[in-house]
Amino acid sequence: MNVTPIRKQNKRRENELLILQAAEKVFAEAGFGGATMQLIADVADLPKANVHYYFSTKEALYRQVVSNIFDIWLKAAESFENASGPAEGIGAYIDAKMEISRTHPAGSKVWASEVMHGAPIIQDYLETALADWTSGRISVINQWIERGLMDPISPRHLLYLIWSSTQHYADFGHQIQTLNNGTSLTDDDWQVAKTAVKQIILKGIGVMP
Amino acid sequence: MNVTPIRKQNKRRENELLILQAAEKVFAEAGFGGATMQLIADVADLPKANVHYYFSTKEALYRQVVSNIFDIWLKAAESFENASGPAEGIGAYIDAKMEISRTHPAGSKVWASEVMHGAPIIQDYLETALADWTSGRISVINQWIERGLMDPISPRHLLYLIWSSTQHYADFGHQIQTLNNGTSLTDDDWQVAKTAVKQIILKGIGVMP
DNA sequence: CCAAATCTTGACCGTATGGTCAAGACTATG
DNA sequence: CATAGTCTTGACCATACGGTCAAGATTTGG
Repeated sequence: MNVTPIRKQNKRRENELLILQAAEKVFAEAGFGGATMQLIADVADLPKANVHYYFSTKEALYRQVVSNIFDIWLKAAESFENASGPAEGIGAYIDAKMEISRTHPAGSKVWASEVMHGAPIIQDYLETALADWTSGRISVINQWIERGLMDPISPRHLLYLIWSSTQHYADFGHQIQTLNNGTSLTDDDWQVAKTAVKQIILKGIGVMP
Repeated sequence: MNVTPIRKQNKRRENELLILQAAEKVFAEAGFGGATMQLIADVADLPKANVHYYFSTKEALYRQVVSNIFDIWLKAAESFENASGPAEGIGAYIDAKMEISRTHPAGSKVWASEVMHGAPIIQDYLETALADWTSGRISVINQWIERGLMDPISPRHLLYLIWSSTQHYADFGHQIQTLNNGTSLTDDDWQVAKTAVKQIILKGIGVMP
């Protein structure tokens, strides 16, 4: 008599997704140490024991959350690819990262929290996937510099500045909102933010008049 | 027979300082939820009960730590004052903030963690001291823009970009170190970082050729 | 319709945590 | 050196946490 009968095969996937979404939210708000399995279960509207059925330990659940976030970021980083030059590539990358900060702030916070506390769980991600991606991008930027398409800026520190300035809008969203008279940023506010960040960085590296 | 007899009057101050330093370190590494009074006591090399003698609750201790950090930042922000123009004022401010990230990374992490989790403890700081300071600085920047000393950038978002890019070297120091072959930044590395950040931002707002 | 597999859940357990307390040690001062 | 004030500390407590478990409900496939 169920209106929307749930296939058993989908059940696992659906419940895992439900739990992961709740966990991301709770981990972002309370940090790993401050988050409780009970609260995650409450947010997911499931008994705690049921959460443990799908994710054996708190750490396993947390690791899955962080892993998902990292995948999203790697996908966004593709904007860097196939770019003809820095104005296009870096501009698109900033746009993509700003969009993630807007639509996925909880994930950004979880990542920031994890790294800030020494990346005890996902150190291997930093050393492999992130390190590889970074050195690849540094090569691309160095080629742009050699071709005279932008100023000779340290690519490494340029990347850090892009990461920090875009993720700031997610990680420090609460502070930004407080300084915005306690109200969320509007569409226009986000547009202004995006424009300001892009203008400063692009002009700062010499690809905008 | 004590070689360095401790005056009773100084005892309180010294022990409080000892505990505050230990607490800042532990809160930075583990977050508020992950930190334990026992670990703070161990780092301070005192019995846990003794820590509770000086700071009645974990939250009181935490609040004091965050308060101290905020004072340091406000002091650094004075570099903004008495500046004749944006090149000098913003340049000095970036220098000061980079120096804090280098010498006081734990404090920066505690602040970031607190804000990221919605500033449950120090919301009043955001609404009063920080909001006041920010609106004051926005006025100064707007005057610079009106006088044609820099490009017409949204002052608010310029401040966010300065905060994020400088604090990133403290908050994400572990990630930066991992991407630096696992070794700490050298004096030269810090010089390069400072130069890169300043060049991009100053040129980006039109105060550098 | 049956049996195997999967999912659900309340009750439970050991541990670790923030915080308390009272007895004692130390220090300043008259 | 006596006494009041301050500091130190091991032992202790209630609570909350991550995780377990076994009994039952539900679904799947033959």
